[in-house]
Amino acid sequence: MIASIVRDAFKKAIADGKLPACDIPDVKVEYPKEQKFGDYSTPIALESSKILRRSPMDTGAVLKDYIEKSEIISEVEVARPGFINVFLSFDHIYGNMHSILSDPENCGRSVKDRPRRINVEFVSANPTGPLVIVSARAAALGDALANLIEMSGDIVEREFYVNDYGNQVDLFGKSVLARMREIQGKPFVFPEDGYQGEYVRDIARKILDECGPELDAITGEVDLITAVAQKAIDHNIATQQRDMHEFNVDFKTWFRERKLHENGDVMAALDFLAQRNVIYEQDGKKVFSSTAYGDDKDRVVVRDDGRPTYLLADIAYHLDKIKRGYDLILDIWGPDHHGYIARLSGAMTAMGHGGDSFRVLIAQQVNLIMEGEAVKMSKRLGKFSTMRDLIDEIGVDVARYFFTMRSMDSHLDFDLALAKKESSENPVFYLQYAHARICSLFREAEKRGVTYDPSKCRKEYLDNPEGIALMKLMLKFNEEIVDAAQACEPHRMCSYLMKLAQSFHRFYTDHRFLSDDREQTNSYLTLADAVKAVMKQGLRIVGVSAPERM
RNA sequence: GUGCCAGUAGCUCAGUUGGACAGAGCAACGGCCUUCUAAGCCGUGGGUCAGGGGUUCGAAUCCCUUCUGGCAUGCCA
Repeated sequence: MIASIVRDAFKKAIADGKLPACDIPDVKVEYPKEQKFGDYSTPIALESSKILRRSPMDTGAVLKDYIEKSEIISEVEVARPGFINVFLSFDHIYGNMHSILSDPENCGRSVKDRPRRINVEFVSANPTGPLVIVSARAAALGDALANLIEMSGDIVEREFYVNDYGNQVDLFGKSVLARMREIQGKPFVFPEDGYQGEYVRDIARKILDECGPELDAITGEVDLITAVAQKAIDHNIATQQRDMHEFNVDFKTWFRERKLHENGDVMAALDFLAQRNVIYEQDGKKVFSSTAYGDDKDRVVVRDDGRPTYLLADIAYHLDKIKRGYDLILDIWGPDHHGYIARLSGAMTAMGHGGDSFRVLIAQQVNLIMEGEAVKMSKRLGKFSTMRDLIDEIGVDVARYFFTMRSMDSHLDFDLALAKKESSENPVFYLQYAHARICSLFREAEKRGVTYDPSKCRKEYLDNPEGIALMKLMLKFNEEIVDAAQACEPHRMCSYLMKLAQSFHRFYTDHRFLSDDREQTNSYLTLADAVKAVMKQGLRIVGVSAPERM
């Protein structure tokens, strides 16, 4: 918004001959850290000094006159090296507060003329075991990002890719079958590198209870393994779906890899690539020339025995997504897959869906810390190693906030003892408290018989530093959402909410909401009402509840 | 060996695509409740932005290099 005002000012200045004609550079708009530098600031005059061959201060002075003509701006300043600082008018920020209240449920939502359709795939954990902590992080980040994209005016679909096919699945089936026989007291051989966890026994027990006779009817060992694997996988997927739902993450699609193999899509993807001349044959294998797209080496997609590799199935999966016509395909992967980006994005480019229309984000690893020591969460399942344990221990709100509050490419040390022990010092509660406090204000107001009518709000009462700070923050809500969605950085929403809560608590201590002055009380309540709406919306985006009392 | 991520206050981390004196939370210390929720507010201390070069009006941010930690480097998924 500010950017376009500045750009227009630039254009007009050129048209009037006040500035030499030139290509207008991109207008960058910043939010100065200090209030004295304005609400927005642009270094455009500094950056264009070379092109224009004018001093930044002169350019700034010229632009100032043009920018000042906008209604939403109260003042424009040109500061020393050549920054143009813009101050918003009080009426503008005050008016924005009222538009929030006119439709609180939709505050922060932007509407686009041509919304993009975006697919966000995340978590996609193997169905061979329970969800672990890093899945929880991916879930929190992916869902928050999807919420942000939605709020920024695009259409989003959440998707979970289920790898229910291949060697790992067979191995899992063999492991469960072995445990079933063990339980029955029959002779059994536990597969080498099989799945060790105690949960395998639990699943074996469950399958025996529920499908014993059905499985007894199967005679061939291979068929039996396949059948057991499918039962076990289905069981795990059901568990994962339940866990995700409890984590407030609901996927539109749980996409089964097996389907791709069964209906021939995997081999069709090979043909599709072959038509684009990026497949060659070597020693009876089919190889994708991914080095042409910056990969370290070419990748085998079909083995010499004719079986496709995982990569080919993944390519087929992404081809399926391409065919569904998304404008943008977003994948969030775990840290152990970053070496995989080059080959898949190479395939995407080969299939005509590269560049800006495909993006892989890596959710970095999480180290669970207990009493200063990292908890190992590999084979043997110790306590707190699963997502389930985590939710049971610290709750959904705290978990979702903690996983979202950091940028996704930073490794996260998650101190469980701290998250639990100091739960009252938790940033999550700080935010929720702000919301609950406002709800409490309205309860108290009602008890005292105060009539609240936002249309009778008087702006003079909010024309103070604390009120202005709050209203300005609320004005920024939309931009913050759009920026965070664009950058794929959901953690920004957490910082924003922190500032909003801080600002509210400040106002609360400095101003008495419920007083004998009825006009003032009504005006203050109007402000609180708007803050409540924004806070609730922001918390919803992050996936945290907004309690009415604490 | 090569690639990716990270290295910022005692701890966990932000730092808005190169901007103005480097920030927040927690921890520490000192203040603030007869009145709307003190799960709050105010203040103080705390830094060689891992080290070294470079690019320019300007660098925590970009380039080169060294060091440290983690991950990856399968025709597993």
